[in-house]
Amino acid sequence: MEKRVKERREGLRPLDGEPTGVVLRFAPNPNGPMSLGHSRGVVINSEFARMHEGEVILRFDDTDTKRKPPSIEAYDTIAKEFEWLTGRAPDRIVTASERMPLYLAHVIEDIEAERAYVCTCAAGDFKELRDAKKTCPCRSLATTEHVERWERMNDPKGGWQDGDAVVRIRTDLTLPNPALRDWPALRIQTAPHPKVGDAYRVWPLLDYQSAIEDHLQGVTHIVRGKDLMDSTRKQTLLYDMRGWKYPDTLYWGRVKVHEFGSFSTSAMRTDIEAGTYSGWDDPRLPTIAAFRSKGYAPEAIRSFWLEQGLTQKDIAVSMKTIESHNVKAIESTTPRYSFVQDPLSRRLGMHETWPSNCFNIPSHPENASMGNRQWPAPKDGDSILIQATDFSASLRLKEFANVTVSEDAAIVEDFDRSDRRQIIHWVLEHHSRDAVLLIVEENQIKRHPGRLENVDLELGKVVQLERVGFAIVTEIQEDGTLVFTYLHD
RNA sequence: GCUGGUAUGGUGUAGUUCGGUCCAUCAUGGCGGGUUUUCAUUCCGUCGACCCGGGUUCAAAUCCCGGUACUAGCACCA
Repeated sequence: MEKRVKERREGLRPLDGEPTGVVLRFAPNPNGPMSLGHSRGVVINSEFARMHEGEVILRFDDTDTKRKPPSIEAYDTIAKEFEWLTGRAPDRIVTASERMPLYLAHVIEDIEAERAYVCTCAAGDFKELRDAKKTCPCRSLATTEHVERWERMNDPKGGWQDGDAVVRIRTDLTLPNPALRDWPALRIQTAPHPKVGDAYRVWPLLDYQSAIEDHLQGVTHIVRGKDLMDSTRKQTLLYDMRGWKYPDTLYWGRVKVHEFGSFSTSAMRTDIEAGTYSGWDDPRLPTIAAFRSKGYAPEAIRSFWLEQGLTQKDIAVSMKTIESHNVKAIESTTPRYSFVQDPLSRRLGMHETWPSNCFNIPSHPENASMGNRQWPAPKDGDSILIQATDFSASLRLKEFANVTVSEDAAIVEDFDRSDRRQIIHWVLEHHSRDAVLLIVEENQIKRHPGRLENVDLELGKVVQLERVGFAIVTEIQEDGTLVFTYLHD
């Protein structure tokens, strides 16, 4: 047996056996838009599909109408966010609530084949029995009785309410892992569903719905969080009884971003509704909507997740890491502009005129194809603006001249760089406009007013403000003032 | 308590399947420096790790045994 040459692998480790025609799925609960955490599932699953010439399904697991009620806008939002992230639409979109008849048909098969039964024990009682590896009284009832119970569960006039009965999958009760013993598969849920109303009374739980759907869709590989390991084990028990082959399964660990605390979709919804945050795209929130509106490139989010790979370690990463991916993605094509915060005005004194009637500054020093910013040539008597914190007697105005600065004037000494004095960014007062930079500091949004060199920028444009960092145009006010939101260094 | 999972520098990650090419990869970060453009970006240099203890072996990050730490499930959530 020859040993493979060790070399650094780029990207994800290929799936075992390097299969082609794989089918993967990303299965979010549509109870809100995508979070950064969700995007990992999107990126990893689509990347495997791409690597192995397969398909990726976007599946909405919307079978909880009570604790995690689906949000009707989220279906569309998530589909669009999926496309934004990967650059292409999912190969298939499946919505669990629209496929209920299929699941319910499988339940009756499972009950008749004695793979499942209807249990009316109180949850606490059942747990005690289960922990003692004892069967509950319902389990030994005749199959015909279970079929009747099943019909009664589904009958609004049957007298059973939420919590009164549950369908369980029959397993070996001596299984060492208590979590797997006679696991619950469906429950009564009378809260209406935003898509199908009260068309169904009994809804499958994730483990059952997902198990059946993965089989129906021909899913070959499941990539999910390791918190779902027991889900795999439960579902495998059902697959074995049905003679199905369970997909190959891979796991990732939990990811925490230092800068964001723990956010749940429902907690974010509460805060947005309370006005703590302006919306799902509030720059302080770890949602894809926020990353997108802050100016992150989808390829940055992709390369970030690909770099994390598929380890089962629970990790805590810094936003700096995500930011560095974004810098790589946008740096070479982002134009630079001069933005002077807290400006001081000085009269320009020039003994010698600028040798041209216009003043060109490259839009990007390393990318000449981006062209130049054209300013009018600075003239004797013009007012220039410099940042208050830069004020010093001897300065160099970037791209322009060495100056001696006093309380009211800036006198040009010479144009060529001739010494090591500090270089500062500046603007011509008559060739600049008001602008405000919004920066999130300590979870508060702070305003930094200043003057931006004259340039037309449309909403959503990402720029690099010299000596400040990257920012995106988030608002253009009536009076022409540009509002930027700070992105990162 | 029961059942799993994971452990490589400050943070991530490659290498662990098949022990040697690993005095351990790449990135991020920190530090220092360069750039006719400089608190941003960019470039260069540098710092820094195999959880612990035994064992097997000529040779262990990699195999075995025993610890420890962290983490997940045991929901009529996904």
